[in-house]
Amino acid sequence: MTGKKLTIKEFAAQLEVSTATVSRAFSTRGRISDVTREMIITKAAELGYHANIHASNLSRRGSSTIALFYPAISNNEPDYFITELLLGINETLHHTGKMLQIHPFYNGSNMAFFRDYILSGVFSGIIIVAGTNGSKELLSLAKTANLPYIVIGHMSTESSRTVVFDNEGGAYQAGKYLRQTGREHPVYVSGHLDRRKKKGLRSGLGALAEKLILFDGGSSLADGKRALRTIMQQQPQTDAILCANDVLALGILKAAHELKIAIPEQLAVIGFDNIKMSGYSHPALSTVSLNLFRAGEIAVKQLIKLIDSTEQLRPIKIESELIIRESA
Amino acid sequence: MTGKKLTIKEFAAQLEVSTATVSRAFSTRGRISDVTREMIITKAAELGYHANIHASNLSRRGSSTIALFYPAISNNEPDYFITELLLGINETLHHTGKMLQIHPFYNGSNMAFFRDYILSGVFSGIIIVAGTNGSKELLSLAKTANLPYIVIGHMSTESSRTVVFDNEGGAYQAGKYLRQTGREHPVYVSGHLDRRKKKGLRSGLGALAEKLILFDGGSSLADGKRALRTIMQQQPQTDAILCANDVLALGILKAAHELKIAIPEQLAVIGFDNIKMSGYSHPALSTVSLNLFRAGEIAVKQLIKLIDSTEQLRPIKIESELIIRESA
DNA sequence: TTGAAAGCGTTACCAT
DNA sequence: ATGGTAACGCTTTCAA
Repeated sequence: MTGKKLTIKEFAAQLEVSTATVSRAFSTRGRISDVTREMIITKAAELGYHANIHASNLSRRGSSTIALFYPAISNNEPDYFITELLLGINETLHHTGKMLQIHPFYNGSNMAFFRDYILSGVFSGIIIVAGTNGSKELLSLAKTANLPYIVIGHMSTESSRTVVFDNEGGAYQAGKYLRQTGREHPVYVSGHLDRRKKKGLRSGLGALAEKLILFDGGSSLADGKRALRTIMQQQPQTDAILCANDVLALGILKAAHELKIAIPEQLAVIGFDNIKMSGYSHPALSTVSLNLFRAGEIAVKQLIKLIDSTEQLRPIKIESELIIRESA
Repeated sequence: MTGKKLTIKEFAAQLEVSTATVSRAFSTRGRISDVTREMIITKAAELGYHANIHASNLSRRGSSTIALFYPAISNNEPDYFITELLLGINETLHHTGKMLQIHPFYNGSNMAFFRDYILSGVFSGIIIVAGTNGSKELLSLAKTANLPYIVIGHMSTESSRTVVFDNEGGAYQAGKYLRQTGREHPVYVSGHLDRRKKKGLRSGLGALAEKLILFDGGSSLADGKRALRTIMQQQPQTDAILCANDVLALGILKAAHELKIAIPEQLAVIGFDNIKMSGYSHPALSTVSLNLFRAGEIAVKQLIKLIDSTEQLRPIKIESELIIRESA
């Protein structure tokens, strides 16, 4: 349609100014008179001039796109945890004029590819969601590339540039609640990032902790459903479950209906994350709320600080809170 | 850490070959002997050479990132429709070596910004999710920029480069089912992209269509909840609801529990989209299945065709299917 | 405040 | 099959 694109040279020629002046009109750094700037901007809109971003990136040696890397859960189920995190990230980025690329990563396979990408300098910064070995690889990549990064979640190799959830505190509250409401046979269904959750749960459970049974869950609705069936077979006396995430818990709720297990009378279930859906299940899911939106928001704010200044960062902990609804 | 980055010139000098040869080693087009290519690749890994992507983009006049633009529903609720679409897109892209940028858009505000971006040539192609005026603007932008694009969903101004769902057929089946199961007071709760759904529903409803009541819904869980309360107040005789999307329907299910309306005995509810969660609600949601994953997959395949060849595209229609579970 | 011109790091054409 | 080199379109000194 438009055919060729207008270059800065052609554009400058038409306005009878130099390319340098045009460039300055769109930059904040360059000194230029208000009147010429304004006239250039007007003319640009009129004639349809837009700086070629590749040339600009090359010249400035840097882009303004940031990337989010997160472990993909696949089995073809969407990851609501990431979805809500993304919401906060997008909302915040939206005010900054930066672009977001998203990169779910699987097991090992495409790491080499990301490697090239990160090292090639496309990103001005990256956000890494912790949880798998891939996350660690990415982190060390960012470090060697000297690329600004923020990690969301706990990572043993990183302490300052993180946004972490208070998983331990949250799980503690859940354990305590379960104990105080008279539950006697607790099970923990695991997902990702479990260490602190287990620890917190144990101490919240107090004396009950020695009866705690750990069960390997997963992170999909189907996983949750499967988990409860197995649990009830192997440990029929179970009367309380804490899940590593809400999606799992929602799957468990479903299985409970099918197995005609009364919730919360026979079985208390508490999730983790407080995704939007958990307030709408039946029964409504009790859960440890993580404020995912806020975590996303803070992660980008921290990252931008890192990019724009040399200021030292301190790790940020997002409070968690036990929300009791109907399932426990 | 690494300090300076190795440029092609320096790298080539160390290997005692020309930059042209190095460039060819990483390209598929250039003719080069297998042995030199291999040695260059090895050395690159060893010395840590990575082509600067900005320079490469500039030189080739094109990038390999594609963008997804979709109307953001905001009210701080994640959009599960997009989430599942995204899953298919990512999965497919993952095999192609292209990068994905995602851009939710709101009302009007940031269009100018996208404009600049699209026109500046960062993208090798874009996928637009239909549904709002923003989508239309974006489409015409892509057209004037002569940029390969695919639109997901119906758009009046576009006919060939689309991936559409058979909304009409799906709604028809839902209407027919509702009629055949003896419902007498149907209401349709609207969201986005409603025209064909309404049309299909009407014809499926047959004679019952004249009793159809339209209700303005939305797209969040909260919207759904609110909708049912209002509906039952204004039209207490209502005994069947078709929702424009599952999220809305899930909200309605929740409200039904609270209002002690028996589902499906007193009220049949059918959703639209078949997001993963709808198989796990209680009662499980009957819905018109849209195969979002597949739509995402096809959209990127079509887009890549468009980018790589001049072949004419034909619009693709994704079949829809009524899935009866428990809610109707 | 403005202009001229030297990069920025690749790719691709033209030679050899 | 390989090398030399002119683009690619912008930003940023340095001078005026």
